[in-house]
Amino acid sequence: MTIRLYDTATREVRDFVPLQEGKAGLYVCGLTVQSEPHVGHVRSAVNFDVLQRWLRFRGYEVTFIRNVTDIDDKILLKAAEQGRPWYNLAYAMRIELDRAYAALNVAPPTYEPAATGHIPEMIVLIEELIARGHAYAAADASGDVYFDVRSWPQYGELTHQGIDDMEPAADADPRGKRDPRDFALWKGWKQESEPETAAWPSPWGPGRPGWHIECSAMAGKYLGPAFDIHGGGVDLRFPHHENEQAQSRAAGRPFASYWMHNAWITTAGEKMSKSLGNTLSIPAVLQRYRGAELRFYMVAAHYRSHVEFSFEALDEAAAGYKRIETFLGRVGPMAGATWDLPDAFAAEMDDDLGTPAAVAVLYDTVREGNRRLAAGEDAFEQAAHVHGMLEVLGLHPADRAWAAGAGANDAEERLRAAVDALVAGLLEERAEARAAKDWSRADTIRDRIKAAGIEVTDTPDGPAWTVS
RNA sequence: GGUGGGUUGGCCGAGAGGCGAGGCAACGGACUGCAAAUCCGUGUACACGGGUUCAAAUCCCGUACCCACCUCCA
Repeated sequence: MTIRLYDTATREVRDFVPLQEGKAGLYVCGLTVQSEPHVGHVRSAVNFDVLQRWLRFRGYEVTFIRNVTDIDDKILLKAAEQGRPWYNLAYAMRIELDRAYAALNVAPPTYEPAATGHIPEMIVLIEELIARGHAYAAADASGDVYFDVRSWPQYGELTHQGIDDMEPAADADPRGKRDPRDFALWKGWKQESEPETAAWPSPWGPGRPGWHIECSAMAGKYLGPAFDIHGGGVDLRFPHHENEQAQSRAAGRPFASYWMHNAWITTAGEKMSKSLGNTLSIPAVLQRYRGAELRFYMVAAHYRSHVEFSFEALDEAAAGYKRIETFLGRVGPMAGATWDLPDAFAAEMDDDLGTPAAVAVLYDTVREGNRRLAAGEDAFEQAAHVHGMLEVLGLHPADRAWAAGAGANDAEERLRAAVDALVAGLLEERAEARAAKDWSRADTIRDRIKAAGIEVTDTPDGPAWTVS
């Protein structure tokens, strides 16, 4: 069965045909590291992590590049406000971002290049564009270099827009532009307002790269002039992706075969954007929910569907995830068992990563497994399927990533062992009371344990406790 | 002005011409000393108005409302 993916450029679901058989080259726009990551940012990472995992499961050798934009206007501005070097802010936020990825079990990409590490590659690309007549150095003394939109007739092909239909950017400084839609490939150093550390030498004088050029340069370096899939959030379609494609193709590089865009998570109907300030940071959410629960919430919605974030919906997802965990717990360890996937699940995943329907298969399997257990039959086949499905979605409860994200450590382990020993003593007393059918005494003991914040439940294998 | 997306039962969230995805909640039942967990059952939902069709949530026309992008944004 072939994988089918929705391609923004053609606006249809197409069979995925890689450039090289058995291999998949994937480039995803990562973040500008300028503030704490919020749930919206992480959705993109989770969505493309699922894509990566699915491609691998289907046997592709995946090269996955996700960049980090570590120099731009916002970083310079915020760092100046905070009175610290821009590179210090960018680096600190990058560490935060890595933590968020780890907490959500987002697998590291093959490589994660940073813009500031690829200035020479960008300069080469800009020189190529100038040589081909698609870019020009501004006539003024700014040191800026612009892409010449009018020189590239296909401009607008990705987002199906005509140049003349576009609203000219009202607030953009026309400076030395020939056309208001021309965009900066290189920004000359503004000596009076920008730190010298944010300027790199170039044939056009000191300066820094424009926003779009980094992705073209880095995708070219690590994936080659033509590669399979380019991804990012919907807002990036224009201008970012349109410009990336224009400058790459104008330089003679075919660029991406497929374009994939994930939809937003919004709060109160508004997009969760740094500039709106209504962020919901990952560390804050992880105070209340486990990383696996948050990831499950995201995976249960389709990547192209807009999601209105709510804690109620997240609660539901968490309840559902616990139900799956409970089933696995009932079946118990399955040493040596082979995990595999139900065909229906694989078919849904092949169809443009149909995770909602795939999750429905997961629930169906859990219900069938529970039904068999209730009937006194074994549920090993169902459990093997559930293990397999969770694994490929990056949601396996036993994944070590969760423990790392939750910050479990030796002290917690020892505490848990101590509590277990104390509770075990009380549970023994309760067992005696129950054996004597002294229900009031048994319930009194249970209530005392509950008052300490620990929930006791009776299972076929005896009583179990969890922190409530 | 241009380009795209959306409106589904109490809630979340799929589907894209014909048998009620799935989950959460609720109610009834089974099991359990009681709980919990689990299972079984219970819902005639698709913004509105027309149309096409034997058959429309799904296709067509129109209307309303919402959102995104065209400016930094996952």
